[in-house]
Amino acid sequence: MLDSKLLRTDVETTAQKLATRGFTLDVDALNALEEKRKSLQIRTQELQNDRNVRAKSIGKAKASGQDIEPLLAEVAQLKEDLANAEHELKELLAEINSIAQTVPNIPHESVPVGKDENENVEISRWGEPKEFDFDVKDHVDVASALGNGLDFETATKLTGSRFIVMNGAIARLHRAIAQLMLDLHTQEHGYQECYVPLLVNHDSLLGTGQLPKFGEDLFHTKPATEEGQGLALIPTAEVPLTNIARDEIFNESQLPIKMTAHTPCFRSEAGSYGRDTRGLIRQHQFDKVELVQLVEPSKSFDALEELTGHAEKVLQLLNLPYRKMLLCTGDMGFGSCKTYDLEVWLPAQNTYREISSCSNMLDFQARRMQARYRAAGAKKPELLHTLNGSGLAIGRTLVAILENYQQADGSVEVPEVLRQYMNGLEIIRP
RNA sequence: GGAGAGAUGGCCGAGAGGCUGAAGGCGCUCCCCUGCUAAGGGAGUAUAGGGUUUGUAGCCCUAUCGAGGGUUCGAAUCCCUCUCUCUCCGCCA
Repeated sequence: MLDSKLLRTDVETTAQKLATRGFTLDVDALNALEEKRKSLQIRTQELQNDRNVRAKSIGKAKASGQDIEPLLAEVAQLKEDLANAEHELKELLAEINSIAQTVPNIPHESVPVGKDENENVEISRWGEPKEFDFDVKDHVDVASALGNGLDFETATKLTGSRFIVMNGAIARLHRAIAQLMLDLHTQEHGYQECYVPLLVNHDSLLGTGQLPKFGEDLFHTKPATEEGQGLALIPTAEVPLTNIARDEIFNESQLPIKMTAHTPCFRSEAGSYGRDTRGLIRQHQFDKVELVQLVEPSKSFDALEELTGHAEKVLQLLNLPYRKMLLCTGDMGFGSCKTYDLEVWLPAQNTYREISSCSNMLDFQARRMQARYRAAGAKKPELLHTLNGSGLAIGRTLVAILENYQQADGSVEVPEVLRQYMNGLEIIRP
């Protein structure tokens, strides 16, 4: 959520910036609501004050034994007016809030203006795509040449499309990848390992910005009722990890807080029916090691570089060629003000595919969550800044390894850094 | 799942329709006293929103005692719903 002061006092500039990411802010409607809010709030508060003053005088009159009947008569109309005003104000605030909740973050000035992924800017490349002197197979064929390590048919029987059953060495490789990442981030990069719920409530989803706008991307397990909140499976560990800070006030000395978790992620993939239907690239359930940082506002852009570097390190250790993309305004996620995507080389597709997305959300999520910190010596707590990134998506890393490490005889070499997690196994053979 | 108890400021803990934004204690901050790692005295110490204003100063107002609704001129206090915590029983990985 944006600072309401921006929407109140500087709507024009805000609207212009938002337009670069393809979002149209209805300035006139917002201004009109704001006008109304102001006068209504003033009136409501005056009436409340009036009520308080009169109630007190009635109390005093009663205590001193006076007749209060005339005083009560005076108050009757006030009571009704106040109830009306309060009701009206409440509705209006709800309306303004529901609009504010759907406004995306403002892109940082360093973000290139563009309408879609074609206008993202390549920042750097690492590694050389390997030359193969045989016909490269994609990961599905690599796996099936090895046995039934990736069993799509059984997963379809058990659940449906876009799920996977993994077996044997492939399943173990999948686990090894997660182990490597967690060990790297906790031992070398200073993240605290966390185990978190995979089901989260409505407030958490509002906090990180999945709701109210993107509910159709989620798997809901329990409908929200009049009173109780619904629960949904997490689409990313960003949701539980970041919401740890919801309604908290940290001391400056506690920052930065760096957390990592390995979790499954669940996405309904609504609206992507025809895309990446083959293989592991786009699944309803996939594992990911997530990185989250909570930092002081002045340090969030440095932290973004650092966090992205942590994700890159995984690719470097695995010796997987990748490129780093700076997303343009039109391709960024809802809450982000600046995002780097890491794209790994997939020889079978002869292209780079997204394997990590690292974003600085600024205070956008923190404001929704009321996640704050108190600077040393400062009286008032301030919103902190939140960042998150994949470090990395495990399923896609598995894909990249199977494809980049395949050999002419159909076997797959185990990347050296993973062998310690594979009981020393060097080659996966049929 | 059954029965009961509870939710108050950074923490502990009073309060049981009006004078309570909230006693008291602890903690913390500042000042004073004290020549020694102790003790004592004083002051301050929630958050959000609005108005006024050149002002992130001051002043004024409003809201907030788990959340939401209700009763009342007036609710931390009474009623209803929900959420969470604790105790006992049952069940269970």
